Amino acid sequence: MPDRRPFRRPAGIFALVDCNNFYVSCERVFQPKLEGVPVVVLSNNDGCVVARSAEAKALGLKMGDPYFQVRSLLVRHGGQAFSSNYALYGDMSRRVMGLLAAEAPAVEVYSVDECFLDLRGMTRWVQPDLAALGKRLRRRVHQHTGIPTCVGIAPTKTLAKLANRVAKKRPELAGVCWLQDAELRAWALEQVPAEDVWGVGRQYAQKLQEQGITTAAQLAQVPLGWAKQQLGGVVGQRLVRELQGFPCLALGESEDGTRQRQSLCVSRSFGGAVTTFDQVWEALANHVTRAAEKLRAQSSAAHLLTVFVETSRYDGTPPPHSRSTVVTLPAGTADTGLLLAQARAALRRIFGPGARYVKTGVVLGGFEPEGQRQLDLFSPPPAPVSIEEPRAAVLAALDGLNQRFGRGTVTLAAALVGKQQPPPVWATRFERRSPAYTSWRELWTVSA
DNA sequence: TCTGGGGTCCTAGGACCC
DNA sequence: TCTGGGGTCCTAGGACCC
Repeated sequence: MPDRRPFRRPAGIFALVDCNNFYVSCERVFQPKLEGVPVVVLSNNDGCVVARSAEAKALGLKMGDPYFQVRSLLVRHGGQAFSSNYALYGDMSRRVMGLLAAEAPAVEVYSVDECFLDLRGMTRWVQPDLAALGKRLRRRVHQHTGIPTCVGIAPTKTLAKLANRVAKKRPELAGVCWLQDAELRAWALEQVPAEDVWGVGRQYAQKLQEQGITTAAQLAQVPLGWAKQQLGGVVGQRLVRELQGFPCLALGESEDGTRQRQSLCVSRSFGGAVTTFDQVWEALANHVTRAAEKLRAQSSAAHLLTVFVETSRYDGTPPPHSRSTVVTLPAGTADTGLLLAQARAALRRIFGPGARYVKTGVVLGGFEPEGQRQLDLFSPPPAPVSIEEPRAAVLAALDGLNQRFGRGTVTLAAALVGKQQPPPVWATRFERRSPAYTSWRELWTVSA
């Protein structure tokens, strides 16, 4: 059936605003003495490098490097490492996103440090020169938060990402790259290696390499059939079309800029190897409790619960290093108690004595709005409500207390671990964490 | 000694149904 | 002897993202 629509889909204009080395920038806002010094931020357990300042990158530190392998290099150059401070980064992120949301008709908060803006219509009514708009966004965010950003503007999301990268790499652009016409787009595509295109990971990069495709410009010209076959089906086709300037990806649907989750996961590596059921269960019970809180916070109920455990991939034991099991919950629920009971039974099924576990976690999925049952034509009795009334009141009170007085203040006995001293072996370590500068609990003290 | 924690989307293949 | 074809649902797993 030929496409008989009388008009073409309106051309898109997307901006991608990306905070430079976000975690490092957050630390620097509150410790200006860190400017010019190599700085890295570490993952949980101070395991891997997850953010690097320009100086740290110049030392050759890579994303994901195990900290114990690069520590001496960093120290030798007067560098500093910080544990992740999610409270601080989350708060700074909300401030940045709030500022951006006020500047565009629609936004999609893509990650903690990136935001897509839909700029359609802006050229006509608000700001014909989008490069000037980009500059204003950068200035505003920096003025109000101290966080440096770069802005890429283009007809598709993939090109906006690409433009953002060019803006970062070429100082003469002063942090803003607007791919205004075909000529500029062709130029930008030449600047970026194929492996750095959004949607090209390690596997695809190698396939492209084998075909002699090394630049984004070449990638934009591969036959769509080949892209479909070799780059993940429709995903690969979309990728190529987007590079050609045909928008295939819309702004994520959301009212407040945050996307509706389809699943949520709480998992942590242990601080040390764990071998007993009780220890794994203590950790898992904590994760389940937290997951149920997240679920209630978004007013959802879950139909699927997955529990998994992992053993070390680095100690020479043969794979598999992961076992998991899925429980289908007959009625969607957000009740911590029910989820704990199901999770414990599930853990029993996959736990094996003798293994050295390094991680456990829970995934909740199959969401429906809480208290709103899907019609089930085959079970005559009315479906039970997801959380019975008195129970819901208890859980709401619990969430309220924990929100007010700090996570883990009140918990169900089934997940009781308390603030043990010394902390249990499974507890995550944060040995190099900076204060949560933006929290009332950790306000600065100034001494005369 | 020490190797993160979240997510997304898509495909393939099997079970099952009519 | 001859043994369809199309659909759905589910799960596992792969690829990607930050």
